Amino acid sequence: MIQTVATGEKDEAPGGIQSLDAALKLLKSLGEHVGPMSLSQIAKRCDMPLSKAHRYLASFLHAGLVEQAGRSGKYDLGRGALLLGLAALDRHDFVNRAAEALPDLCAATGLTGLLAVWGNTGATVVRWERTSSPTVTSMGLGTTLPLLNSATGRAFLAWAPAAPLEEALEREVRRAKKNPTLVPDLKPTRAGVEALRKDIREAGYASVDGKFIPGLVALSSPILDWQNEAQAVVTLVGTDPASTRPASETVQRLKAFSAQQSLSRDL
Amino acid sequence: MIQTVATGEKDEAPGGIQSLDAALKLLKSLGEHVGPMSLSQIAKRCDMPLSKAHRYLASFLHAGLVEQAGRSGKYDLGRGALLLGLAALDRHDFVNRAAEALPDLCAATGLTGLLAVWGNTGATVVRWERTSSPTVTSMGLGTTLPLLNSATGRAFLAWAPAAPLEEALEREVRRAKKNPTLVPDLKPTRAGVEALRKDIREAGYASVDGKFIPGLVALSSPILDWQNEAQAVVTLVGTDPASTRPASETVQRLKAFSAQQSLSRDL
DNA sequence: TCGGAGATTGCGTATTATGCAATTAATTTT
DNA sequence: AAAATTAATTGCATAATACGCAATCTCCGA
Repeated sequence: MIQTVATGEKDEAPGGIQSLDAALKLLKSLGEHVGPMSLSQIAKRCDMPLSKAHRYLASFLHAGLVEQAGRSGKYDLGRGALLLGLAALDRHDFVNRAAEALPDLCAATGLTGLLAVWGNTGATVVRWERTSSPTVTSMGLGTTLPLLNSATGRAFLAWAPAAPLEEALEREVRRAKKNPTLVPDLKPTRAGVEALRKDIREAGYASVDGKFIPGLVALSSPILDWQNEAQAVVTLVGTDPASTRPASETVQRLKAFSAQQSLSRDL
Repeated sequence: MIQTVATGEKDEAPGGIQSLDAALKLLKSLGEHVGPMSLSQIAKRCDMPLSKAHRYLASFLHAGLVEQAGRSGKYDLGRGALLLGLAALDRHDFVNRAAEALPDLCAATGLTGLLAVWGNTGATVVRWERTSSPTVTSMGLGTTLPLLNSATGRAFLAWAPAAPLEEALEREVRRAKKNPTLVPDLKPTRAGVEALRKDIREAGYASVDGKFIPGLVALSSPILDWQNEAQAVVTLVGTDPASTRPASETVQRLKAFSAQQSLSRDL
């Protein structure tokens, strides 16, 4: 056959380049998988011969998008991918707009603030504005937060499109079933999750007290796009449980911030 | 000609795929350029025919790595690129990376090296790489170092975000006022600290001679993250005061290490 | 309504990716 | 420690695929 214009089988790029599509599938696999992968893993996962995968990886390697650990080591995303992501971060203006306003919010509330987007692996911290008070260590750009027992994750649960969350949700619900003390205020069932979603949406913000890190409280509110789906989530971290009350000034400020940053009018 | 194995002209990926190399050049262009680009811009910049560039973009578009604004609009990095970058970030543990490279630095300089992060209590040693020479110290993992009279502490002072340091800084300034001989090269005032900060940043590294432990000298340089804030600090410890000279080979190696480990903006 | 600049697409051809299989490197077993 | 097994890398002939030209289409401004 000569130049398949449109194989009806799978979703193909119209007018795209087949080899590049294959290559990107490979790259995406690396991104979705946690941790490095061996050549055989990659090849199997993308359903291509080893030699093919190997050659693609050689090109990615050369471009710095992929690195391989040591001699004959596993393959993983490289610094180039990171830089590319940072460049992309610069363009997405919802991130920048929110990040610019974040210091004011932190100053006004006296709390540490962070901004997260939904990445392949989960809620991912993208900006982090510190104040002197509670230095939450070991958190930085790229830290991922759990879906069910962090305020940030819960905000995504309530406002993000369901599909991308499915995998993580299933994983965490299963974990919650085994160890119910992790998420005390949730029945680890489909219905329980749905109830939680509803509660959060009605409140307009998500919060946890000591669930994620004992002694810390957190409040989260979404930044919505034109479809009322969460593009990002803003979170304030503090130590005072009183600040999670719906009427507290902190909550009011957070909700105002979230509304102002969102594209849609209604919250 | 059949299958150019190695065109002597430019740097090509050995065993890679030519079309993918071209595609990645295109992607890199998008990453380096600030703001969206038109098809013609991209094609010119990458020195390829418009149709070629267009087809590549179609594939990138389909994969979500690139988005185009509106109808027939400019092209720019998309959400996929962001997710990829965040995934890369997830694995890019700076501390571990630096720790891996630390032995080489120590071997090259013949000095003892350490890696510290800013913990709740202060600058905390997390890695400790000894060489044969002078292991006179009784320091180990978990040791916290003073802010003002250790090279490590000073590097944090110069490059870490100010807020988390406040407490420790105030404590140490008070102590220095009582006992000025501890920190002979500092006026124990706000202004004095600020001057020190500035000096260190300009030099690109911090150093102390006998201030902390008599007879030992130390050099420190930060590992910066995307916000140009210190995520960690590398320190070399030795006995030769000459090695603290700005032009010394030791300083050069340290600065090179620090630059290499830091996350720089340029692609 | 027309004209022009830029973006998109058809098509034949030649370059290039492909997959098999051989080779080399690393790892485990006897 | 040597052999056997598994995984990674590379040559090569072939056929599929990307290339570039040029025609077409779309969007804006006159």
